[in-house]
Amino acid sequence: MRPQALRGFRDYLPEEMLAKDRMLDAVRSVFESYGYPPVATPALEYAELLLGKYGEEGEMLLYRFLDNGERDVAMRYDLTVPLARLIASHGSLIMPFRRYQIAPVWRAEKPAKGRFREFVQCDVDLVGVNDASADAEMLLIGQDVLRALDVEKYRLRVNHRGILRAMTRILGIADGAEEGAFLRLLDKLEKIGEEKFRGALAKDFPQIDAAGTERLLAIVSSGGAPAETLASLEVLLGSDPDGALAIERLRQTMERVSAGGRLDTIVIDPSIARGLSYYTGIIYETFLEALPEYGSVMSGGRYDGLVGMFAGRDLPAVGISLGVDRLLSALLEIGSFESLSTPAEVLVVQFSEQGSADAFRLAAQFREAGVATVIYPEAAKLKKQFQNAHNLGIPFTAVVGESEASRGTLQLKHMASGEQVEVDVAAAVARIRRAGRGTE
RNA sequence: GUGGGUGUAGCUCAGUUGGUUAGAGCGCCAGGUUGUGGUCCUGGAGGUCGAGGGUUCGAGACCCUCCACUCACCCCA
Repeated sequence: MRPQALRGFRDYLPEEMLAKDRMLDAVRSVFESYGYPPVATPALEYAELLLGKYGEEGEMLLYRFLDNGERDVAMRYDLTVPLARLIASHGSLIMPFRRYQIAPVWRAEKPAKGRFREFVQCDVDLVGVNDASADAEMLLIGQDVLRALDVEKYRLRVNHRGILRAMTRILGIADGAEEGAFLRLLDKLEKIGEEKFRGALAKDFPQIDAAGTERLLAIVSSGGAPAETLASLEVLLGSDPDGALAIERLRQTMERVSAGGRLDTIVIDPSIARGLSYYTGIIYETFLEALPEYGSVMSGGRYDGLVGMFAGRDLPAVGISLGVDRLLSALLEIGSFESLSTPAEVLVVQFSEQGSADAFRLAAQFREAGVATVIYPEAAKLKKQFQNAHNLGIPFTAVVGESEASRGTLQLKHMASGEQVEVDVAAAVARIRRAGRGTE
């Protein structure tokens, strides 16, 4: 058999993994800056626990099998349902409960660009409060995460299930399958354009008359600054009680986002629907301006009913989830990510067999000073050792030859400039420190 | 999951109507240069032509099946 990774699964080589880890470090520190602690849950859950949470489509994508004890198990499909289970399993959690979780999830989808069968999600969730402040916190965290990752050009599209409910009610669309079909069509509006949308609408939803169609298009194209969009939605949907509540909630949310962050990346977009069936309130997704075809890189919403399905008491909750693997592959495609193939800052050359003790002593001193150091693993030709530093992109090389050893110094070479100086260890560390890795 | 496209060296790709020993550029390794990488010169290694089967005197090329990648649909992080 040829050695080959499973379809939709992938290896990460050093360059990509260093980049991914740097992203994850940044994400973690933003999450913790909001006071969220980490948790972990198992990769496998009882299948029954995950069934019925993701809609029919999602359910087919579960990796599900019998374990060696004949238990019906499934690999987690997201981190939200396991969170709901965790809350139900542990009674003593302090509410409001905050947590973040960064972990892989598995979906048996057909792989495509930016779409994998195994990918890491970074979830933050706030459980126990149903308030615009909690909703706003998710958007603020999302904005801060993207800023920490130097992602500037993106659009955070925000909607509310209440707006969708008001819309379908006003248009006379029945709950259930018909509503689902309508929301799917609506979600495609931007992609297929208004003309095709009108055609599909007339074909699949004959009960919507001409006036209704115009009204619908007015609703979904009321885009602009959030405050303006909400004002026009008020006119169009305010007569519906769910619509009015949703609009007021989004208004409060936007006030808080405006105060704590920025509104210019946010668009109120009544056409986004979100597939996962557990959402009940605000929903959002994030598109990169340069690569919208990658789909959403960060999404989530409010799911007030999900935790209650396990906990026996209703616990409102809201969360947001970043897909690092998708974001990383998009950023790599844009080329906005400088990649390294080593964490090393300096390569210590082994000058000779006899001098290897000097090299090991120097490497230990560098590491003691906090400098990431590789030592060339044999006393090969100097040319080869310098070449290796060059190929790996290690910024400095250090050599202790016989004459340097006798003087207690070393030759420190800055590879990019070719500049080489004879200095002691402390001065070498200072120079390396000053140069930095250049990518932080 | 459905439909289309593409699979030739580590990478990007040539390879004529089926015809001898499958090529290039880049990269890699070695030497030119026994205390120093990047430029230059010389040499070298590296291919079950995605896999299996079929047609043929002869297949990288044609046919079938499978696998992978990719685009669209679908869905989503």
